[in-house]
Amino acid sequence: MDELHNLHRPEDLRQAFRKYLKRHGIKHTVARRKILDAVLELHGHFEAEQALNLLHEHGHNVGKATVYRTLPLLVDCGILKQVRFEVKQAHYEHAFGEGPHDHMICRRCGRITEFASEDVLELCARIARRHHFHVTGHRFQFFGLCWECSIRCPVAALPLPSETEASHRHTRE
Amino acid sequence: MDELHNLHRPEDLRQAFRKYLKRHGIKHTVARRKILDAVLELHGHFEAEQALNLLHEHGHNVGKATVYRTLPLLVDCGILKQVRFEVKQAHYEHAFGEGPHDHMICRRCGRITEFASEDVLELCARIARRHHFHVTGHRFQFFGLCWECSIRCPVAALPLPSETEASHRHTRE
DNA sequence: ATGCTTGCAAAACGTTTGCACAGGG
DNA sequence: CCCTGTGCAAACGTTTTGCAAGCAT
Repeated sequence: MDELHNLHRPEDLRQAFRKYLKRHGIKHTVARRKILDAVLELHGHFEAEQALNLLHEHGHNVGKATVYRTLPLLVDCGILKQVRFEVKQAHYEHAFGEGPHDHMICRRCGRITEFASEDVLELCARIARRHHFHVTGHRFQFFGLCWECSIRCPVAALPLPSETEASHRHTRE
Repeated sequence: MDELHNLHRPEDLRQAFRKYLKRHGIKHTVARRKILDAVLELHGHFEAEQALNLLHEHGHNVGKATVYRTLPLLVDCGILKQVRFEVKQAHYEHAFGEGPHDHMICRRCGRITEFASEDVLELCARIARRHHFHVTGHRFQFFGLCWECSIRCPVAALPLPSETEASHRHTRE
């Protein structure tokens, strides 16, 4: 894990990746470089396939498997962070720049809002100390209604859109 | 969402499920009853297929699809809680009995430890208030080394087993 | 009697792997 | 030059869906 908290220029990240690869005896190939570049062009939360699509749009012939094999390297290197929401597929976000944060997910509109997590880190440390656990990372998310949705739908009981039609009962997620 | 915090006798849960189904105009069928019973026999964290296997062991001919269609109902009803760890498949646990808790996951041995989350709930509420977000649920997990593993491996840098052999580079996670 | 619910099988989904070839150290 | 990395396609395991038949209301 590199410390990239204050580096966020593409050149710095590319160099960090190169150093990481060399340090681990992994080869620095065109495909890996292209995948890093694609990933740097994506913002917010993105999935593996979005990186792949971007590569194809740019005319780069990179295989899906290579993307899936490279993303874990970028995570391990500290350039990306893996984030999992209520879906099964993995999402990624940049691990540099903006400080540590966590996520609020609106069950109604799906919007994901970030919030800074100093307090979370502190709480995390306190609980971990109590259990003799050595923390290296955490995930804190909460679910509910964002402000806009709670205005449109003032009932506290969270009636999901699918709730209003009986036929959608099984497609809820 | 029903309030089942203090009910944990099988009969109470069965009745709660029946009421939930009726209230939502969903039919109370044998398959659904059997799935509830199977789920009540499972403890800790379990996956959909474990419920299915248990049903088959008991000689009940229930389809895999029906299990997958019923688990969300049990979650919505408040009997089950869906938990996702670093794997892609969904895990479930009982939502009744033991109070609200969160999870610590050891990256080395995979052990999952629970801890009570009063402080987490409070923090959750505080952050949510600041963002005008209406919380209905949360997920708080941290990752790292459990006590036993941190003794076996005193280096703080968390050398994963896969880290020690270069050939495992890509099969990590 | 109506139409929700079922079991089955097959599809869908994101992800992983086996393989022969390409290319970096 | 060797051995790692690649693209392709096929496999993977979990979850979803289409369908005809079954069953609760």
